[in-house]
Amino acid sequence: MRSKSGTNQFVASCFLIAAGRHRDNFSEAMSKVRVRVAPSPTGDPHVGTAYQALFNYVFARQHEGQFMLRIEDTDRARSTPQSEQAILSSLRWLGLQWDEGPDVGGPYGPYRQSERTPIYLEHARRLLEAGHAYRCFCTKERLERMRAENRDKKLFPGYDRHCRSISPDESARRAASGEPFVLRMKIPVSGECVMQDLLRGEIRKDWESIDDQILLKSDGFPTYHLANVVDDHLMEITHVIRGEEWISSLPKHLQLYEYFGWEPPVFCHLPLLRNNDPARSKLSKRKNPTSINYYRRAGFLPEALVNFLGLIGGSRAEGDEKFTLDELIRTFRLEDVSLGGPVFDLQKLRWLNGRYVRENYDTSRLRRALEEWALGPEMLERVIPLAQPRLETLSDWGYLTAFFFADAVPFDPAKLELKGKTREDLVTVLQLAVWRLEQAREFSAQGIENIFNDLARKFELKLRDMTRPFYIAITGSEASTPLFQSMAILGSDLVRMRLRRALEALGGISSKKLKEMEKLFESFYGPLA
RNA sequence: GUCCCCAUCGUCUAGUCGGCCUAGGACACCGCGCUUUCAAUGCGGUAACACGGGUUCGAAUCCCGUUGGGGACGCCA
Repeated sequence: MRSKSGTNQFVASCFLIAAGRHRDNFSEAMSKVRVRVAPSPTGDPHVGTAYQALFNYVFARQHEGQFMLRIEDTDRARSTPQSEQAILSSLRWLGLQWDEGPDVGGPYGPYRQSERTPIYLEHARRLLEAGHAYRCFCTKERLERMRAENRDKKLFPGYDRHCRSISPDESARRAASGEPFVLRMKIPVSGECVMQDLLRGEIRKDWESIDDQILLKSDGFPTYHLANVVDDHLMEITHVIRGEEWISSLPKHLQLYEYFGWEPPVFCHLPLLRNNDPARSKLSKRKNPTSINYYRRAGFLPEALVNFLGLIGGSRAEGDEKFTLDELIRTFRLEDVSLGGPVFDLQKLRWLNGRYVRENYDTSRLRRALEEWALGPEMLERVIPLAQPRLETLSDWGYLTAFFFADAVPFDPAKLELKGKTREDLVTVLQLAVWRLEQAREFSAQGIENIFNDLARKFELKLRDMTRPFYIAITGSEASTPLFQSMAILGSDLVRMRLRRALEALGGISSKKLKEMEKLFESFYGPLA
């Protein structure tokens, strides 16, 4: 249970201006509020990112501070420019415009971590020379073995500091001889780390339970921990408002601030969005649409989505649950955010969205919104060539193309079948297709066709037999416009959502079955990122 | 498993330093009204302080424990 008085005291010391007091003394300091959202461009733009961005944005606006966007693309294997683009455009769609970022620039750039490598190397060097970090030459195999053993013995599974005792001379010699290494930070071996969280007050954690974090990977790129601390300091971030999942690595971050001799920012860890399942686990794409693009393509309005995200944070504008961003900026109180992780409740989002549609749009404005969504010339000109050969009258258009302009489509589950195969087989084919489609960087008809051809070959199916259930799931019908082109027009998010619904209609997937399918997938295509 | 975080209706929450709470609102659900249908809308209803100990004249509100849930334990972020 959060200690209200303790928290309030702490909050008071940080936010006197927010309460409108002591303006004379502190307005100068408070005008320097600088916050950031720091997404990793490794996939679809996530609603969790929007959630974090929203709170940072609102907090910055309240204090007349700066809100910046920093791209954390230090994972070279998984970061893609497409993903970065998608994140930028989806946050912009939501109206959460940043003051500094990779696209708009700013005085603290570059804002893309992959362009800041020399900065991290320099800071890593400083830690190494000061004896706060050391080279680790352990192989992946050794680490895996060690972790597995310790886990079996129910011991702390962290790194055993095998290389911490190597002398600086030997370390330098081995590095010079070309032996691969990573850089690890020295974590205190005893004592307690005392942290302050804006929402929770004091948090304590034994240093014993924390291992020597890798700061520099063997590819020479920093890990999140190093890059994030260095950047937050150099970019003069005053408040780190981020997800709860980071609490457990806060000690590492604080220790880095200390090693560098820097003043740490105020930390505020927000609860994670949850799935709408009995377990209420962290919002995941397996169980929920998590991509902002899904909501956009499914016909949600950006102002409704933003309103909804603000609403479930539990810090809402006074009165009505429907409020604008400006109203949220006026009444929001960061320190009042609810600590229980909110379930992302689609039903309530739909209701709220409906209110915006009914209350904020007149006929012509709604017509424009529909055009912008999917009824514009660009979209229609993509659909028309597919429909034309199948039209006898113009009015055939309605039923033939309805699935392009829908979120979910109704279908008969009994028709979901794979010729000569079991239901289990069909589930496997659908799930592997979902995974392959997720990996596709460009969702083009040709790319989709390649994926399907390949899957058909792997499963020894005729393409036309394999695609049949996909027609049902995606278009709701056995007879429709061509599958791959239709999928490309529908877009990755709607396609995957419909396939997920089909999987549910087939009875869902047990975790055992899921494991089997992962194995099969990896035997075909390698690691499932 | 270990550590950390969290805990009010099915869901989102109100509950501002303990009394005005026989716990309020919203979504969802159910019923009734309005209506050519549906939706919208109006009215009404079902529904929660996880459990056990304290502290106190008095606890949803403070403390401890239990249980439950989540997160972390990566050369991912």
